[in-house]
Amino acid sequence: MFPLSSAAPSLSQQAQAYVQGARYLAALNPEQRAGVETLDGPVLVLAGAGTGKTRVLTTRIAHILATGRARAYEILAVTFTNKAAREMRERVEALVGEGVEAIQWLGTFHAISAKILRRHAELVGLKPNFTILDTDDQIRLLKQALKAENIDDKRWPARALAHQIDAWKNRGLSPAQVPAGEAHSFANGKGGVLYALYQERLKILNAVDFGDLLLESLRLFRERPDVLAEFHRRFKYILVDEYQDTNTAQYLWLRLIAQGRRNLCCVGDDDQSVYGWRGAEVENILRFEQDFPGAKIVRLERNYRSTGHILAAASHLIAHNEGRLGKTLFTDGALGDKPTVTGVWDSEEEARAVGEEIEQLQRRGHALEEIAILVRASFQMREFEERFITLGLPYRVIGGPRFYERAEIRDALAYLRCVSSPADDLAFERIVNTPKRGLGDATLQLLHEYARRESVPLTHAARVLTESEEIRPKPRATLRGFIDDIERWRALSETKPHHELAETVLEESGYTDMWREEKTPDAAGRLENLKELVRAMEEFPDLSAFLEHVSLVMEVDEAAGSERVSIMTLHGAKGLEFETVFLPGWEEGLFPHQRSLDDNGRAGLEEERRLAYVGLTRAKRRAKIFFATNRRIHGLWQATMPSRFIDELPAANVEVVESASASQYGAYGVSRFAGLDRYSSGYDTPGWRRAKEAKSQPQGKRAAPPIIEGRVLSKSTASAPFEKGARVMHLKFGPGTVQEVDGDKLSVAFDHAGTKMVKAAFLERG
DNA sequence: CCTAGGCTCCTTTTT
DNA sequence: GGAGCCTAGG
Repeated sequence: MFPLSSAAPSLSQQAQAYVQGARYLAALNPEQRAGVETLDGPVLVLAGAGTGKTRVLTTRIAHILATGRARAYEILAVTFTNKAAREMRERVEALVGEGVEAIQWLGTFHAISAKILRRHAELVGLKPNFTILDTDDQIRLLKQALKAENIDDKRWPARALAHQIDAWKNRGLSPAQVPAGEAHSFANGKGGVLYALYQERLKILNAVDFGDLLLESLRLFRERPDVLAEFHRRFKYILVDEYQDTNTAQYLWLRLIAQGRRNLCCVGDDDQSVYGWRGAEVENILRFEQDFPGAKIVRLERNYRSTGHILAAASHLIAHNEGRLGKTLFTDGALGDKPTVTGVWDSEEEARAVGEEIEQLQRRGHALEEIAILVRASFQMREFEERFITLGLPYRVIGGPRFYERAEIRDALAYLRCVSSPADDLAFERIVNTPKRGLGDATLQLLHEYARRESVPLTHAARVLTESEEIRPKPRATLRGFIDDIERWRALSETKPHHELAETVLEESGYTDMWREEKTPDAAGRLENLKELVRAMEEFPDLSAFLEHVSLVMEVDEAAGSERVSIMTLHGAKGLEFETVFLPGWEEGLFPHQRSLDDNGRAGLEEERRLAYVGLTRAKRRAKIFFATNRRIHGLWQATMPSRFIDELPAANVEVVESASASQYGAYGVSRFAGLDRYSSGYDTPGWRRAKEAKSQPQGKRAAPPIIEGRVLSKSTASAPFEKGARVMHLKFGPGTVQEVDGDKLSVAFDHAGTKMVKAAFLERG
């Protein structure tokens, strides 16, 4: 991070730091230094956006180590994401030098809880090798529970129950602790029963879900003071990142574990709390002083990231929230460019305008790596992607489906789980008929009945039933073959290295063949992913170490480095920074999102506003806000109004600009800053009239024909025949050359979008 | 047992 | 508009 201003610590302070032999302190400003050096007792570091919070955390750890206050294994450092944990570890190592003993207890809440539970599993009724289930397994298990209770899963979907149970777990509530009223809220009073049933089932499977990692270790702390005391003795210093994101369970967990020596340092920013919808309680950070009497509060308000106007705009916006701890960010740096606000006709023009501005920046020598488009909801991404493909502009979508969430990877893992633990019913169910073996519901039903009756795992039931006459001969033989395979693989796992075993299993089970035979375009990619999985396994000593990694560290390394524009959600952008940030879709209903307002009222609105604040403060030098007056929502074109957040920006620090593409194509851009307050009164603008016309059209149809590169693609010109080699233009894919002609279908090699089959009606000579 | 077609939902996302 | 999920029919 480059300070925009001259270094804040005074010369004498810097010199002092060197005298003490603590070189790392010299780089800090006085507030950061207080955050590092206030080691005794509870400390809350309120770190505004871009004020160097990670630096404080990492330097604090280095300082504790350097002063000999604690050894590396006596420090507990908790983060929310694996990414944050990794970054913290790397930066601490850079400060103290590698080779120093690793900080064992640095990790996510979940990873650390898992580590604690593996050590004391028996005390909470688990075996140390318990399985950690992900959302997918969780849902399937709940579906079974619903079925067992004869509940219509149409009316009461398993997904909704999963959310409810998660919400209870986030609040630290076991089935017995759920308030009666809430327990009855699901499925006409069955909610509590289902929760209890689900927990029972987990115990039988020797499994926990993510919420349980926290909840069970919390229970352990509560029920076993001796165990808790052991952790009190061990952890001399505790650090927590992103404290504003803690949920109640995490808060209770922390409070218990920090009770010992009370050397707790929490770092966070109440203005960046954007995870309320998954259980985060801003109140935790607001209440810190009451929770930890005698706590010192350190405020980091000197911003090293953004230029003045951006900071002013963000600060003014967030000031509309009530119930803040209150910080005033400032910078000694230049005022820089004002954030811009641009109105466009619709989302298509928005993508076009953003694309054009990016090309302009590119021409002026700006790095694409330093440009990001931050959207509220992921459906907004597609339009930008399409536009960028047309332009041949390299981009990267961040936060797509994660590697370990892909079906082929989960299937492969299910095979391995089956081999490594015979009792893993969920894994068995997942792959028993993948690839298709002719073992359908009917057979599985028989296995389930037997397994339930005898309280044995499904594989065991399968073994027994293949010896009886209960299953018809054909599936019986298949089933026997299959469990023989599993047992053979299990025997093999004694001798074969685990990654070779994985290869064998995937080959012999016919799983890789299944994809090889599949003709869909993504089959090749899936096979690639499977290879990548086997490669990744080599880095782990054994199968169980790998499976632990997979269940807790579900992510892929982003292929960073290459020159690309980033497209991501505002949530995903938290903690990142870019020279230029595009903020499209600032419209009522989308941002703030209607659902947020409907479900959570004022609190929802404030969280949305914090999200806007997060978005603006990602920008180092340029923030560009857009709103469209028409957007397709659920397939219907709707007229939209600019976001109230636009009107909450300080006019003095914001500039209204016309859309780059509007001037070219005669489209339409407007805002109250343009002088006419068109939106709060009257609705009589060309755009509004067109919006009304568009609305009265049959659904989904635009009034105007599609425009590309300033030309109208009309049917008459488009249907003229094309010959091989002709240069053509396509609405979505841009320019290309005709390769093959087959009636009205053409194979076209597009300059930027590869070769595709397209209809002649969508092409124009180019 | 498998597949096609109909129905429903649609914010954000980590572990 | 479209993905995913379930049901009905082959």
